[in-house]
Amino acid sequence: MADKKYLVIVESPTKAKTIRKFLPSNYIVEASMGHIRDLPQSASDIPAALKKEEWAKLGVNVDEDFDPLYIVPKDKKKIITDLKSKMKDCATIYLATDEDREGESISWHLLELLKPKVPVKRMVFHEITKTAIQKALKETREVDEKLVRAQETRRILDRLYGYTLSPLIWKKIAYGLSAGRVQSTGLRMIAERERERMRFKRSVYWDIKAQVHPAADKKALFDAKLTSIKGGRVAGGKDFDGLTGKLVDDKKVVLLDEKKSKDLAKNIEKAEWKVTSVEEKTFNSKPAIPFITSTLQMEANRKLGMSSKDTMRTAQRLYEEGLITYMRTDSPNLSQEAINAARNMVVELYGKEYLNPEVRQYAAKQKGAQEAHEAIRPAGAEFTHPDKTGMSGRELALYELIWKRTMATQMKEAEKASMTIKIEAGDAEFSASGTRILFPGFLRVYVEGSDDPEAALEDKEVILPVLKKGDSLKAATITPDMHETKPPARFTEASIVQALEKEGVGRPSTYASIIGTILDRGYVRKEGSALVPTFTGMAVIQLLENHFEHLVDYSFTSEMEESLDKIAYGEEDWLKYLTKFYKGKGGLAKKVEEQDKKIKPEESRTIHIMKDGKPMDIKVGRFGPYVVEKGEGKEEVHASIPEDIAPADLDPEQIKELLKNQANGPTPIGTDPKTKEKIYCLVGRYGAYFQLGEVTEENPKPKRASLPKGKDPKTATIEDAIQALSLPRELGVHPETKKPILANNGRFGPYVMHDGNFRSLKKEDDLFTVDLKRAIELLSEEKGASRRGGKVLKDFGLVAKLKKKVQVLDGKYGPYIKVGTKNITLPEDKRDPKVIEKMTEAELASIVLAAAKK
DNA sequence: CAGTGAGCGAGCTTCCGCTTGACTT
Repeated sequence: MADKKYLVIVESPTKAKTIRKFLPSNYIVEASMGHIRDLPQSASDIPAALKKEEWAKLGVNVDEDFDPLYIVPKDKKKIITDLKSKMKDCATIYLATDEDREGESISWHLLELLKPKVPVKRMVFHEITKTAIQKALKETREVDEKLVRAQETRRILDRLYGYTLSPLIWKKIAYGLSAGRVQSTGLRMIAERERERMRFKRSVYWDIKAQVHPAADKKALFDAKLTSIKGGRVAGGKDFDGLTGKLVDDKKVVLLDEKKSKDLAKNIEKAEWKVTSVEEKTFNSKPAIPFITSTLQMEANRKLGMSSKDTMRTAQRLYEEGLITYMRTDSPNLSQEAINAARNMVVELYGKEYLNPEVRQYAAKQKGAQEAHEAIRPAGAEFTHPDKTGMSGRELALYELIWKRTMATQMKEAEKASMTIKIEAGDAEFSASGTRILFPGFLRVYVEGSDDPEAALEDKEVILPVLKKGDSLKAATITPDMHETKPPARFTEASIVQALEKEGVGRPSTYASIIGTILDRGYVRKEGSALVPTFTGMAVIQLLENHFEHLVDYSFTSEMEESLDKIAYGEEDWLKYLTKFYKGKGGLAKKVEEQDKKIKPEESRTIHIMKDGKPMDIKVGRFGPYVVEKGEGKEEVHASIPEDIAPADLDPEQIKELLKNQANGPTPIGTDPKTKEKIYCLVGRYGAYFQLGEVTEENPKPKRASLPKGKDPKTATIEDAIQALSLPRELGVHPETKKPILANNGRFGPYVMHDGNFRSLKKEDDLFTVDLKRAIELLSEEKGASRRGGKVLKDFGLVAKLKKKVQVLDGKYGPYIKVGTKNITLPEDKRDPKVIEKMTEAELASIVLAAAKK
């Protein structure tokens, strides 16, 4: 039976390629390219017959046990057809997707879509080696329906969460925004950090730095720091409370200011400096655990300055080249093959003394997590040395990082010695510390990076001279030193991924895109590598926190995961879980409905922040954030806040300045070369406009012009303004009437006008180049001829029952009824031209009345 | 928060998590 064929389906082409090597040639291995079916992505994916259903937009029939509507996306249709045709000659089908929730779901969807008539077996393996795969072929099982339901529950919950909250945000804050279980959690972390920075009170403290050396050896200089005075410890950054800016316990410590530290520095100049104690301790440090997606992104960011997206793209290349294992994983597990490869290479390159006597193994930290993947490491049973990869640039750098980290895991611990020397100088006590590396161990290849540059220095050696108690010292320099406490640092791409991962939010495949989403929505912007929330972001998270606190609780996802695990084990019912989440008194549907009534858009666009103990309100509007000042009896003054100001960096003085400038009139963007008058770019009720000169007694109506469509008021230049203000443009006179023809920019875009007649310019016309000939041509066209609509299909005249003139017209969206000035779309079954032809007045009236009821 | 002329009914936007390769610049 050697000619029998078998079909094996995995998710990725690379995995397919690898497996193929371990199977006989009558096994066809194909890839599904990830998920092959999903809820509809946009309204255009929803079949016309279902569009009318109330639940259609959700893609989940919430009234029929949350029945999901699954669609095969366009780019996956070909894959399914291919798989179907390949399946035909096969005796058995093996579904070999990952053994986790999503992988099991892919297998189930394949089963549902392919409907194979031959036996289908679910095959799973955790390591791509010949033995593992052949074992897996023999030990197959059925698709685990419970695990599939757990995935489906997760999918439906995320859809309901996102698709009910997002529309509420459109209504209350701004169109096109979004909320989601993952993105909103990320946004909340970033916003919370910003609030900590807002509340933070800076404190200043002083200490003294000295360079000292043994009395007999001028060259052996080392740094020492003041630690206490008359037995009282000198206050450092950690002694201050960030919220109050005050010392946590002022009885315990001595706070130095500028004067005190300078006085002290002078006093101890002539004092006798003497070693009072020398202490040495040895300690070992362990290598970092193997890379998983989140830690790889973090390290590549710290050490190579790569963004999460760059890292993933580069890793993908390395993966495709066969240099590393799969880059989307949450398991730090190393296979036996990897451990052997690393250990052999350590011995080969560094010698036996660098090899850790015991094998270091690593397990996933999450409970109940199936280990579908292993850590990110150099691929194969023999690692490729970085010099032999043929790679260069960022690819090489990233590979080297992965290689080193993996090598380090099997190397000996580093042995270090730390030395602390205490020094007495009059009333003051100084301290110096040093570190020596006794045996580098894994440090030969790898030092883990840090977000804190000061901490990174700890890995450096600081060698102190050999000293003993009672030795006499000399101070070469004594420098009073000012310090200030720092607010908690903003998140970076790397640290937010780490923080999300710690809460179990998001997956390796999505870490990079989470940041993309909140950047795209304009919730966060990047300032260098720091993620800074915008005022829009602050407004959105404020709304969610105030009205849907439970949903943006950091533990929401982990609680969900717990339930999903129970669903997968058969300990919890998925329908009950979703019903509780969405329906009933405390359910999401009801909650959104209630809050919709409660939330005032004006209020939700106002961000309340505290600055130096004083409340400050910032509003977000169509043209960005602004502040409002209500003067007594005077008009409200609005002032825009520059976009690059972070919420925590708002300075009340600066706000005052902005408001003052706004009250005194705006800043011109330039001067008109002809009239020498100043030109302004202002924002009015109908959008942004240019203004030539100021409003004065003599000139109450200065010349104004709208910005051309699509022009951003922030980037508008003086040239744009001069051109816009040059309008209307006279094209010439009409040959018949001798009246002028003008071109201008209006409410509905550019147009030409002659003798009270207006025509819009077409797409191909340009306001500043359109000529007389073209204008006459446009003006000669029937008004509204450019529109497809307006054609009368049937004229009923005055309909007695409705007391209005009624027509059936053919428009942009198909036939519709025009009742007086109101328009009604014809129902689905009445849109046929023949049906319209035969339509009676009574029939028409009933359609109109039915529509009026709605 | 200003001034400059029509009519157009309706649907659209949004979530999270799997995965490439085909597009363009």
